[in-house]
Amino acid sequence: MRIGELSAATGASARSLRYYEEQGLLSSERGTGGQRHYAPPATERVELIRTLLAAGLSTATIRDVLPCVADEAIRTPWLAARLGEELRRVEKQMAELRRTRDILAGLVDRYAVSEQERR
Amino acid sequence: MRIGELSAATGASARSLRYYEEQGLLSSERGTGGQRHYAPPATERVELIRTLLAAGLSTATIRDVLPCVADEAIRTPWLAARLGEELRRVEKQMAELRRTRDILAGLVDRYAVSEQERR
DNA sequence: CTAAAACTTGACACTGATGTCAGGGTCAAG
DNA sequence: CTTGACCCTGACATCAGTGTCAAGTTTTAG
Repeated sequence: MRIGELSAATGASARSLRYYEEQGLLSSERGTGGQRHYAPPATERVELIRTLLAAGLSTATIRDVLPCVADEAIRTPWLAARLGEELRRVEKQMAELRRTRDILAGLVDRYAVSEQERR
Repeated sequence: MRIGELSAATGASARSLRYYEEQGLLSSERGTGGQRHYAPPATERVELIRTLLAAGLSTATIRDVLPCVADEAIRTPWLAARLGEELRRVEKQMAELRRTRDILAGLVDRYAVSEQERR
């Protein structure tokens, strides 16, 4: 699979795929001419990366959490802490989002009421 | 209340407060020397602004949603749509965050298991 | 009155993921 | 071999909120 196909398959631009690689999130084999080739599982990897990005994790964090390279054993204990930390961050963010949703929902309600009063 | 006090009261930097004003989110009275003065309700307003910002609304959106100026009547019908739109956006974001949380929680679990197996 | 603390505007820097452009190389079909 | 589609690297642009610095003014305390 070349970069254009992976891009089409995942919705990530070629630019982004190269960036993910530059950041150590994604790897590729290079053909004779220096072009990138991807194995099929790359598709799911990219999708996971995008999910985590969309949830506000930075590429640096994703790099830590999804070790591309195989030195997993070394940092495993630290990884656990990191994961827990991120989990807490995400849950905190969810709580904030809930607050905002309630505020917005309140505004919507208030509007609906005044709209009704108008009749 | 001057800008330093409002800053201390809300945790927003003076720089940010000026920026909010520049963006039409916050208003102030100017004294003789041109310095900003705020009425007490400004504190809550700033807190609301920060909540919405933290939830990912842009200043432009906040400006629409919290009309500073009193032309509320004119855009009310449009405002309802805007609010609903933002509400949907926030709910979608929450769903994404839930997915991420589950992924992270899954990773944490997996780690915990392999940690246990190690003993 | 004077010095320090607080304020003013304006400008530039940063972050992080992505877009976009330039100039050049590679690959596959005719 | 040639052409057009695809790919390469490198660089600069973007957005939005905030930090920070500079040079100057205002307020407040002594």
